Amino acid sequence: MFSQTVEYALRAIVHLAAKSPDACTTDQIAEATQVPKPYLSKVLQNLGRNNIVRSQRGIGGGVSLIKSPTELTILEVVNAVEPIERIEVCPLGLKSHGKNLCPLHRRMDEALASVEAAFGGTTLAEILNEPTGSPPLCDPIGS
Amino acid sequence: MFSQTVEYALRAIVHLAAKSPDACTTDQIAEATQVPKPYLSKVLQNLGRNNIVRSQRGIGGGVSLIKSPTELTILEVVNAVEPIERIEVCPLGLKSHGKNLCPLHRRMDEALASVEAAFGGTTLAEILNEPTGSPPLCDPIGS
DNA sequence: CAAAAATCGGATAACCACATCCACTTTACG
DNA sequence: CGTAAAGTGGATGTGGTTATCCGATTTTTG
Repeated sequence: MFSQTVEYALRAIVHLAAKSPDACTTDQIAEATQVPKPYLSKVLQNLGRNNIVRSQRGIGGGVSLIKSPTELTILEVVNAVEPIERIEVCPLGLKSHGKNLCPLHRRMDEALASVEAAFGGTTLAEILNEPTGSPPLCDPIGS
Repeated sequence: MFSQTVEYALRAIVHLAAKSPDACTTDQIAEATQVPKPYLSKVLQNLGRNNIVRSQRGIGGGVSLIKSPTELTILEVVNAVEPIERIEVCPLGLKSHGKNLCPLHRRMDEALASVEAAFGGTTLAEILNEPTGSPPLCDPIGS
């Protein structure tokens, strides 16, 4: 349902949020999130192009969040790497209905809307601060 | 978000439900739903193996629903062709937490749960009977 | 039985997501 | 200024999804 790329992007962002506002190297993130390093670098590049993270070359460089974790939602991250496309017009392309979706596609769009709502209503800060037995990423941060 | 195969399967099932309990040929369904005929036949075979539809060879044959539209949910159809996999254990595979998901994956699982709920709570009969300006499939059935 | 109507199953191809590798560029620090 | 640290971009490989084609099989009808 959610692509591997989305999963990877979210893991990386959660790690970055935990370290925010400091920068992390790709190697650090890859190890903490258990994401293949070469592929992670592509995902991070993508997040950079979409203004979710900023990157700095050279010694002491790395990747860091642009927004504060309190202002960054999961939805923004997901939409950066793989936009949730709501169903606006009937996929069968009949011009007869305009934006009046048939019952099937209206239900499908409602399902998409519920995902959007769930992701849009959660900030990274909420994920980090949530009282739980399992720290984010199921991995003690900083271990 | 939803694969092409899921979209095709749902269109076909909606058409079959409208004709239920009669059978339809693959050709009829392909035309009504605007799904490529050869691929649709594969999708229907898959739905057959998962006991959503029954098929009959030979003249006068075709594909028909096994359950009544009042008892068949969208979720059953989706799960037949591409199961919604809830997140049961942490994808990072740390054994330390058991089923106690970290906040990130709990949010992701909640999103999946909302999709499951939306699909599980809708029967094909509800889709057919819903008062709307746009008939199912955005296409006058039987045209 | 023969012909036509239909699905079934296997082989094949195009394309995209996932993943890797390497040469290049930028940057800090001694 | 030279070296090591770090991200960038391009080329490449691999597997799964989407899609097509065709021969084989089943079934009804004449």
